[in-house]
Amino acid sequence: MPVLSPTWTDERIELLKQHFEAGLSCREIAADIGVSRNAVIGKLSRLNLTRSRAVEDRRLERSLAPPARATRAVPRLQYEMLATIYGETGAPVMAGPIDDTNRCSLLELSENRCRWPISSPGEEDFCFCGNAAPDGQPYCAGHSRLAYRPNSRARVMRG
DNA sequence: CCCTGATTCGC
DNA sequence: GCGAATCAGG
Repeated sequence: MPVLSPTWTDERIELLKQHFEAGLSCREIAADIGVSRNAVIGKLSRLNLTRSRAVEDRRLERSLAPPARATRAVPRLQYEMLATIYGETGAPVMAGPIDDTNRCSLLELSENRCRWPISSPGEEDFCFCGNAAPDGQPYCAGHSRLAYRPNSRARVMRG
């Protein structure tokens, strides 16, 4: 990977459009791509992808949809998870209390097994964590910590 | 004050 | 073209 930041490559623009069409907020898009929020907005404007000036509408939709879940953990984005796992220097930490003795294949996955991927798809050793996943959670306790951020201002989205 | 997206304008 | 600063709305 180059040291310099190539700003807006075709791939980043694709991600931008994809996330935009997916309905993600500019903040989320920016976090996932790894640029500032203004950079995303600026680029969207240059691409004529702005949703006019209907910011209010989107905010209202989210505000009017608070079904239960007082404190909710929001899923981490790929960019953030990778940053958490590999750290700033690129050193693979993964020092969490995660057992690697229950790994299983895709076919062996079940509703109560951790779906955290081990290695990469297509690789010979590609498999899943396979640890016990409480509730209907997709991950075990250790990997949930990586996949979710208990943080966030999910409280009630204020008013 | 926090958030959001949109526009402006110097680079 | 880029994006921080700024603006505007909630």
